[in-house]
Amino acid sequence: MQNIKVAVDAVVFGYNSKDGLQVLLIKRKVAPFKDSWALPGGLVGDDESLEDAIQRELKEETGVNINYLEQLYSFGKPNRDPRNRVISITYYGLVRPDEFEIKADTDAAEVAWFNSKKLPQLAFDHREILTAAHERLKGKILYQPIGFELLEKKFPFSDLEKLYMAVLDRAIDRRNFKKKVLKYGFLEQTTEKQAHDGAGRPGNLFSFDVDKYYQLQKQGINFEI
Amino acid sequence: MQNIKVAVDAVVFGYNSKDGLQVLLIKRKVAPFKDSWALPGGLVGDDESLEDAIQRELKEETGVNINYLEQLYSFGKPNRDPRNRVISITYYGLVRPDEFEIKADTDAAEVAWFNSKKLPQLAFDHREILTAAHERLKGKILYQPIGFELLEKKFPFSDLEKLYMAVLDRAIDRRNFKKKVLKYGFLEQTTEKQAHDGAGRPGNLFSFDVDKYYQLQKQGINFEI
DNA sequence: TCAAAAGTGTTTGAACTACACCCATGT
DNA sequence: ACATGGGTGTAGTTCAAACACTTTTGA
Repeated sequence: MQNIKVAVDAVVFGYNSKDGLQVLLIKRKVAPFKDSWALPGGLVGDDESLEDAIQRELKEETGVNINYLEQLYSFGKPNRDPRNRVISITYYGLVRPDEFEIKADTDAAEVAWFNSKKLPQLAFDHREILTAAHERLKGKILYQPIGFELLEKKFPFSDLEKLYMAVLDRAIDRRNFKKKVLKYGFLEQTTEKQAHDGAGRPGNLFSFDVDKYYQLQKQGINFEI
Repeated sequence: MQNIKVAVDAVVFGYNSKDGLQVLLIKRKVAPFKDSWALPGGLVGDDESLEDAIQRELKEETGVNINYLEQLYSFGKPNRDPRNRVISITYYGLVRPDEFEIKADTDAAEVAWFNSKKLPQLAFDHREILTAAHERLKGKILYQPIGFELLEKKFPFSDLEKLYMAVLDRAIDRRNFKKKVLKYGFLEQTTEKQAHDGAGRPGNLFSFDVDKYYQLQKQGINFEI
């Protein structure tokens, strides 16, 4: 009789122009790795789909409800959990941190956003999972417009640039980037201007038109940065 | 107490220029889906890694030993197996069909290669898995030189073209394709010529130089068709 | 008036596409 | 000699990369 448990864990990315790319972590309040930071997640219910399970765990442990969620990879080394055999099916998700309050709940002592470049020690093999998620995000953002899941509905163009620079961790030429993105035609320039956050000229706000994107996609355009 | 079983299944692709792109299937000799064709696979042992499990199952069920193997996706809908809850972690692999004999063994009544465009009805959600594997292969072959895992050590250039056409299911310009591939510099033209299989001018044989590929990759080249 | 961030256009080279004729071999 | 498949080059166009100055605002 097989004796393996099935868990789901998620790497939830958030972004804002002030704090850059962030990851949502919980502090464990039980052994093993008590008081370590870890990815939110938990065991899958017997009659629950994997997606339902991770959404439930995220809600329970962090208060987050996620719009973009994608399966990442399944980790199954026999000893990745010191107690017993657990395979973890991992997901990564994208959220706008300002849309809700995070709050610890049943299984977590604490919840917090960490800058993706200043992460603490993590429990289990969660660092490896996080690295894989970041790599996947880097790759995917180049050919699917998932970056918009991380931005407000209306955003100054510079936010999009900064997001791409934060995710890809490299400089991007402002003019070429803008040309490239705008040529796809799914960004709408609103009449509004950015509310200032200090000095500098306020930028025009843009919005991502999902319907237009699907429509253009049907006509055969291919988003690639 | 959680009651979920963990299985692994694999989509094994083979290729030769005569039969095109093929997939390895087994005929089930037990219910459910008795006598249906299915992907090779089975339950993971308690102390076995996922990769070990799928390699073992492939060996047991088909006699195949695989060089290129990559995790694909995990399927976990509650009712995908009519008996009880089974989640399947799926892999896809690439082999050269001529390198070994396939033979049915313990759990399989029969093993056979099927042309990827002429597949039979499949058990469970295996058709969905196969489609996902083919899509992944299509995508991956465009930016990683995994196609060579499907060819003999020495091959005429036309085999590579035909392979790409079979995988991508579209026509490719012969001259442009050759230019593109050769510019990377990891293909070596041998002094040998193709043994004829009927009429036509025999082509030069090429070989893929893995070491050179890694070396070039370190220097920063990026394979992309 | 100065500092900070947004806005914008051109030039140059590289890469991709389209395309057709000759060559070596077997029958 | 003919049928089959292998081998090859060029011209035109499109796309990517490099690059710097002006404008608007707050302090």
